[in-house]
Amino acid sequence: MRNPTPLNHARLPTIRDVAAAAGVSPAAVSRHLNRSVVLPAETASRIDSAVAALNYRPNIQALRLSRGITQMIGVVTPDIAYPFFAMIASAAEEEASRFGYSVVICNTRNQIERELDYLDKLAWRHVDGLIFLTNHADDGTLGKRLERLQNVVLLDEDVAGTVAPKIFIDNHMGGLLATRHLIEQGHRRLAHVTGPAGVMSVKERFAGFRQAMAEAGLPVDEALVKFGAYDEAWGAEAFRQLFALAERPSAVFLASDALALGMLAACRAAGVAVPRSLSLVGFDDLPFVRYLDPPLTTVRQPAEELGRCAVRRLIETLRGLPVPDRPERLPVELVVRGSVAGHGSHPSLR
Amino acid sequence: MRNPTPLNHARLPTIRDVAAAAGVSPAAVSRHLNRSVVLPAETASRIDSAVAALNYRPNIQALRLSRGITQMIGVVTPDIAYPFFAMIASAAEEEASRFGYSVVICNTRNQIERELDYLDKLAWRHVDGLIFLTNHADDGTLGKRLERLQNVVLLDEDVAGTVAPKIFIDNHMGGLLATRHLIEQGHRRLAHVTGPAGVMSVKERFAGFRQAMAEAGLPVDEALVKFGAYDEAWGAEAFRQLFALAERPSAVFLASDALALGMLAACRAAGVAVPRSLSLVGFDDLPFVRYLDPPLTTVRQPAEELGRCAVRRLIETLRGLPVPDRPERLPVELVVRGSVAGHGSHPSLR
DNA sequence: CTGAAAGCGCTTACAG
DNA sequence: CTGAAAGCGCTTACAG
Repeated sequence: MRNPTPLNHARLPTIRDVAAAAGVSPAAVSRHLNRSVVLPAETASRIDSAVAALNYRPNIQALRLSRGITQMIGVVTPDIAYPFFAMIASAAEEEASRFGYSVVICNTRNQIERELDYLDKLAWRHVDGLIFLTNHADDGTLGKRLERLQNVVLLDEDVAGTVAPKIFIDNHMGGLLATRHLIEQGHRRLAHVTGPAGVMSVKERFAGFRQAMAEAGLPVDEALVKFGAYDEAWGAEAFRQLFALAERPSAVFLASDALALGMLAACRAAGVAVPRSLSLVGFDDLPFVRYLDPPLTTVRQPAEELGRCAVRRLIETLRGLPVPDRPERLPVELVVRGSVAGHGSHPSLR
Repeated sequence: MRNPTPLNHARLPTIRDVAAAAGVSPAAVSRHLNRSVVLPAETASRIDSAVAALNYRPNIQALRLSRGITQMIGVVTPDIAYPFFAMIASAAEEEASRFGYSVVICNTRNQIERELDYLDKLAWRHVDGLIFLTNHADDGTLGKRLERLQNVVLLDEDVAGTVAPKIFIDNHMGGLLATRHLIEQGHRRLAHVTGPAGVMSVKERFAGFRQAMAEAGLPVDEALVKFGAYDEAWGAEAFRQLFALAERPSAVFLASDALALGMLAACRAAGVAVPRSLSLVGFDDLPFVRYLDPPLTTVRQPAEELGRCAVRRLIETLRGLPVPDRPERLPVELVVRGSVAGHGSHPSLR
């Protein structure tokens, strides 16, 4: 009746072997190993010796079945190869491992079907919880599915109407800082190129942009605000559209570094000098943007901190702490490098 | 005796519930679901209906315990946030998921203790297999541990003396292509900046470098070959050392893009124009190096293909296929961009 | 062919 | 305090 050992596995010692070697019951070994009881020193050391001698380690599948937990969490992102998500996942793994959790990769390519697949995996207990990062607006599908699920923390982007722990950044402040910086450098005609309309981060960064413009008494020209996607292709395309305008902007605030990359490439192709002819501010601070030419001025998202924070919050949730009534907001920081030039009548003009 | 459901979990339907609803035994349900038997159509459809009605899915922990397999593989890398490893992991996840495997992140920070920890996890069956990528020379510790382990495939870098499936790239050809390209562009005084001496990839890329030099009848000046590490810091430091020389090189072949990044930054800081005063060829082709200024000429490693290939090979191993007697070698490709200029007496000089 | 039962290796409520 | 036993939810060798 014993299953043939699959995968050519050698038989590993079990808790019964340890018990036999130590002359106690399996229950005693279990309790001692889990510290749910304090045994007489002599007995305890007999067990410890047996464990060491046999090189025993509890079978994790058995543990999981009997305890009903997996000690695993999933990190759901569009693609773990994108540096921002990779940094989050890496930091999440590090933090998770200190709590004894493993993290499994859940790539969605930003497809809702795959997002739902991973939510199913949570429902079927393949993992204890999920750190969920989506990059598209929800038509209600996600929200409805999330309603019946516990143990997911929403990271970086909201799913409207969902009750869950949420870790976001201060998008509004990011938009404000980027735009103020441009204005301080003397720019007056500003464009904003951003991701899909309807997504929280897009709305909030745009709100920051508008506030900075309002503070400076500057009008927001609708023709200079380009909603689309967070990717390189849209950055390049947006450049073409802006470049075709009669009155071109002298600077643009881009809501992601990928957008900035795309626009930078398009600028080069068109022979437009950055920052002399066009100033750019990005968003994210991907690790390599300081090596670009010019080094990119951008708004830094604390990727590692986001990952760590999400793991801590998730583990608290798993331990039964109530869902906080408002999102946690991590601070954002303007990193001034070389992609913004002084412009126009501003005193700091060069 | 029933455990209290942890994590506030609702009770999920079990195979007994399905069996009861369909009026058959749990064994029948199990066999039908695993297609290990063909039931009369009428019975089969009763079971299918019960599964659908109850929204039943087998408990994966129970499956794992009874079958002794986890359907999970680990991807062991120094840090999944480094783009090259991130791309490998991402492609590995995609390929693994089509075979029903999940992939768990195993970051080692290039520390042998953490590498051994993950090998332990394999030994304790936390995963079925490991894709193992290390970046340092082994003093024998790793090799000895690996000896007793099955189901690990070595990726990108060797651990000397180990019997295991191995997926490498054609490092020698990479060194050859990079160096030939430099020579063809008229360079004669070439430097080579590379990773830690003793590591397979370092040795092989260097051998390619030497072969190209020999082909051209050029001597290899030991003072221009810099072993160290694969990272940015070493690229910058190597530049300083090279720059301090009386007879400086006109071009350098760097064994990673990270090295090239570090050297590029150091060049800028020193006011050395690339490629006019110094030509650079990197290795890896990280996704963003085409956005550098100048766009980096580099040797492309097929990162995604490496990840996919490693997964396929691992799954074959899990299915009992024998270990191939020689490493699989994936081809490499020179990507010519803008970081190499013509030089000296060569006809193509500009 | 089909089901009852034993087994995978733990945990823990219960009884002594 | 300690152990025997039942249970977690599957799979599968065995018997009918």
